[in-house]
Amino acid sequence: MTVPSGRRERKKAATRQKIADAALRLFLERGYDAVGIRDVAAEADVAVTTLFSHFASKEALVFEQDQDFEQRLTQAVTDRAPDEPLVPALRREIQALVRHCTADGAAPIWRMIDESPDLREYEESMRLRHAESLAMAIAADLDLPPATTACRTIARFAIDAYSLAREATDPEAAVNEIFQMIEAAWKAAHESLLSAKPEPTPTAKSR
Amino acid sequence: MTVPSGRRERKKAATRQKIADAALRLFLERGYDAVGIRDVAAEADVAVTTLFSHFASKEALVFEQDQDFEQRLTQAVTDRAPDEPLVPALRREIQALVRHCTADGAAPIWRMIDESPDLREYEESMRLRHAESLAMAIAADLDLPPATTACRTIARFAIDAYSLAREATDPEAAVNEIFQMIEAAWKAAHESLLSAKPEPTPTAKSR
DNA sequence: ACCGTAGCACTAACGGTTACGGTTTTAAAA
DNA sequence: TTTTAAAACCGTAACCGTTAGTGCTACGGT
Repeated sequence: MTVPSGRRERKKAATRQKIADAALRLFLERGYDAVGIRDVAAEADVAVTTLFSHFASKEALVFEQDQDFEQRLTQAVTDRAPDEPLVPALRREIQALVRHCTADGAAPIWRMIDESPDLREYEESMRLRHAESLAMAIAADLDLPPATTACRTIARFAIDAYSLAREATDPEAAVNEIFQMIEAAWKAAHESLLSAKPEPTPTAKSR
Repeated sequence: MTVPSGRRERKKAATRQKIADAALRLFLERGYDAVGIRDVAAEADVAVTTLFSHFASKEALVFEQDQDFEQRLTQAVTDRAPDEPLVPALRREIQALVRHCTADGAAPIWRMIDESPDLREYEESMRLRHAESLAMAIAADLDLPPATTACRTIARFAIDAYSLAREATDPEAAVNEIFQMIEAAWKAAHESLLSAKPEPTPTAKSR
């Protein structure tokens, strides 16, 4: 048990990286659809089964880099300044994430994604999973039951903001516009929450 | 050219229906994953290629029934009473759609869908397409350019309401709660639209 | 020095999907 | 009516992502 220190971990990580690199290189060179899993495996000099032991699917090869999307979102909620309200913190993070993926350096990858229906679909369903995590983080932050409708709704809306902004001609302005709407929605939700829950939760820790 | 009258259309529709029926029967009997395309084709007594000329994918076999989801949404916008505001009309339709799929009769199908990740993913990406159509319908109704951010946002939010409500313990209440939020968001969007577009569109037809 | 296991390889297969080439049915033109 | 062209359908074989099964090897703990 304990922690399998050293060489093994490094070798594994190296293999994984080798595969990801080979995949990205081939995808950008010949196009996502024109490259088969067997091609990637050959280029990385590993067996197909090895490839799938590191990545759950072909699409996952492409989104290997932004694994931390989910973590950044939840952290934006949990690690924010004690006096900062929820929605602006979310807005800042979404803004940063949008900027990050519309930056010039990442352009070819995102063009590739936009061109492949498979990849677009995969991304959307990935973001939906992220929304679930975000909803739980929000609920926890507010001492509400994890499946509270308002929390899940706001989380979905935030993800929508990301998706829509990425496609907008002026992504930055789009984030701002959509978040004005989210802000209003969140305010309206508070009224519902207060009227539905007149007595404050006894276990609530003030924040 | 002209209209291919009669028999051909009927036979084609019959074949399609025969396939859909066979598929649904087998899926409910043995479970979605346990039934292969080749099984469905055999049961419907057609070739596999014929099956795929009627349905784009295995998942599409399951969602054959609610093809009209998209049409009902856009019609809820375009066919509403001249004095009825947009969001309440949407709310009514979403409410009806949610009720429809949480009705007792349709329970086994939706249970099957909920149990298969494949089907859930397919449905979500289908709804996303619906959101695009809805956004265009809304934009057209308001004499705005088809890609207006606020319209696309409201359309996504409406789809979110549907998805979230379906999973909620009290779907009907969830729709109402979420639509209060959407109502507020829509109001906020109006302010942005007015400030960004001080001069009324010359070609606008009053409605 | 030895054992347990994590990482990897190889082959073969499975299941959804498509390409291909051919036959029958239907609608309409000649 | 006969002819023609398209549409629907068929059967086979293949493609491609993905997984199961089996074993080998190198590493880490003892």
